[in-house]
Amino acid sequence: MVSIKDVAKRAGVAISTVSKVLNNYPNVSEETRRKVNQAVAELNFVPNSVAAALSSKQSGRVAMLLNLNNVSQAIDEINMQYMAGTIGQAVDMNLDVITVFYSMLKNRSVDEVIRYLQSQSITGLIIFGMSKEEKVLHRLIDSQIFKIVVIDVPIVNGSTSSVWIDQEKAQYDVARKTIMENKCRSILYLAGKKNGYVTEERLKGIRRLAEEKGLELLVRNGEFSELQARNLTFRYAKRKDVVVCASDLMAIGAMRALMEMDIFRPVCGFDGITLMGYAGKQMNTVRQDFKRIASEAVKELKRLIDGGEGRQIVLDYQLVRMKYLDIIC
Amino acid sequence: MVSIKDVAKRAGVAISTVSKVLNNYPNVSEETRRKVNQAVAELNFVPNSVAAALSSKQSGRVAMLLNLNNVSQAIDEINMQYMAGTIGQAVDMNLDVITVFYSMLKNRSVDEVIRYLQSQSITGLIIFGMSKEEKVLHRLIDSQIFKIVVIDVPIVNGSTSSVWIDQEKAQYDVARKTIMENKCRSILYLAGKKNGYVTEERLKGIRRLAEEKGLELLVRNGEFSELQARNLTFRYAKRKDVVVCASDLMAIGAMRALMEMDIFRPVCGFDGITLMGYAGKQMNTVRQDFKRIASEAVKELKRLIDGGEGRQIVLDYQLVRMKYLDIIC
DNA sequence: CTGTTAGCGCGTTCAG
DNA sequence: CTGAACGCGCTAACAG
Repeated sequence: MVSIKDVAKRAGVAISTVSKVLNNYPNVSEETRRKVNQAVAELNFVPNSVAAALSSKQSGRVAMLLNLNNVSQAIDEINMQYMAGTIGQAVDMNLDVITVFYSMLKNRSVDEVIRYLQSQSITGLIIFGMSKEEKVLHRLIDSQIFKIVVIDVPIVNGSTSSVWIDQEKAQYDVARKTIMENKCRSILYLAGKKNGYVTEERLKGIRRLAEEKGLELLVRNGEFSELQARNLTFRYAKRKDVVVCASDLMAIGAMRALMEMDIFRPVCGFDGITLMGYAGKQMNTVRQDFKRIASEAVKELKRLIDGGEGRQIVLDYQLVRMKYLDIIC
Repeated sequence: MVSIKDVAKRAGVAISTVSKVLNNYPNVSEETRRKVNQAVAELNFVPNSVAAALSSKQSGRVAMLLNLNNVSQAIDEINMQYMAGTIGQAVDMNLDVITVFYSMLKNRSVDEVIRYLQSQSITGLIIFGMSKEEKVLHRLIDSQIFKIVVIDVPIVNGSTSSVWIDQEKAQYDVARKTIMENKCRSILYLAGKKNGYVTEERLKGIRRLAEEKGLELLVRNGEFSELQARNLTFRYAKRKDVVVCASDLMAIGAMRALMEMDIFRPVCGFDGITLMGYAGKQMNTVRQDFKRIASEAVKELKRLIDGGEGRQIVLDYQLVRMKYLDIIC
């Protein structure tokens, strides 16, 4: 393996000079910089990130924390989008990323988790899909030992940033659009998982809308489950003008139930995931770009690692009219 | 961070002794071993894998290579299963795994890929979803620079093992079961992607069956696409007694087409993925346990890294009768 | 602006 | 069976 030493020799300079060029330090003359770069090119030198990590203590080793599930392919899709976004951006920014699942943290204390991360020389992490109940993670964030970016969770401190779309506003907007279009007076709202941050934010959104417009609002817990949504729709939709769902999956459940009940109610969803095999119905939904969210998170994490202060980043979203086509089309 | 040095001091022994205990070297007295282990426990010491990687040149840093796609959630599901299986097992075996996507290798030469992997101190990799056209990967395997486990690809050399289920036999078996049950005489076979190893293996299976039983066989290329399968079924199924598909997704497409054509034909699939929202039809399928496949692959890779010779590992599979239920049930 | 040097945390001879 | 010493490849003061 060609090392920084070889490059130094070839370029006729000191090792540290090479290091400086590699890391874009200022105090290097144009001339030597050129020589070094040439040597790098000639030798096809690629710096060993492991050695760099060991040496610098502020390396670009980063973990992404994912919530695996065996429930729904929709979540697999979202996770894969997250991964693709994270890893893609990380490569561009010269960060190494390792993937960690929540299950690996199960039954571990904060200290154990900290030691595990440290043993991996990890300096920063991106947390996806965190709920309010994740006490260990909350303590981890509070400890400020690592640079952290949390997705869809409004927590910020000196070394923690939060990247999210404004869930409250998104839910408000998409429901508002649907309701205005259809002149609805009463809402059946199917909420997500209890104690999820997004669940609560979205709930706030629909509550605000109902209040502002003086609409009747019935909230039921759909747990992000298609089946639950289906059942709840059977039970309550008839007496309401619209079914607002906290996820696309639930919206599908609702639509299917409505079709079987043979009544029409506008439906709106959330997420903008890929769904197939459902007959041609339309609904309004909030389209989130999970890949971009992840890639923004990486950028933000990099900024934190480089010494930036924690902050909140709100990304935009779109309201779209989605058509769930049958495969015929 | 507590290091091996602290442990040594605490235990009253030399650093190297600690290292030996940690790595299960033979030449250590029971007495000192005990002392060291105690110190490790007291200090909550966790070895730094990055330093170990840098030092040993034969570390447990391993990459998993995945084929991302934007086509089907079914593939996302399979990939997530692979990941969960790989990472879970890797943690147990003290291996670090980094995830790499095929897209990152795009337009790179073998040398570039090799240097990239080396720059990450990677000593082994597991390759999922490789096709015959992946020339760079084939050269990488031939080079024998890394310890490699390929999934579902029958390539073996000194430092390469292959883990797969016997696709040929599985396809033969599932089709045979369906055909025997229904006394079919002619088969419509919807194959997978061209140049995929699994595609060819499965094709061999159905060919063998047709030959042995003297059945008429029509092979069409379904590209693992639900839509393609649907169209092909519309076009050809009427004249055949059974539709055998090289994937569950295609089987679904076929079933839906059959329902619309309002004719009955037995269908069989492959994969055993989670599918929902399809009305209650039954089919035979080959259930693969992707998680287990991945975890076996990790074990095998570990063996290779520890000096084992490349070999072929064939895992078992099940034939199951699956019912694609509507969400009502 | 450039080179020397001391580690980062650990694995690994090689004397003792 | 144990421990001192060197090196992995790189970064980061500190001299020059």
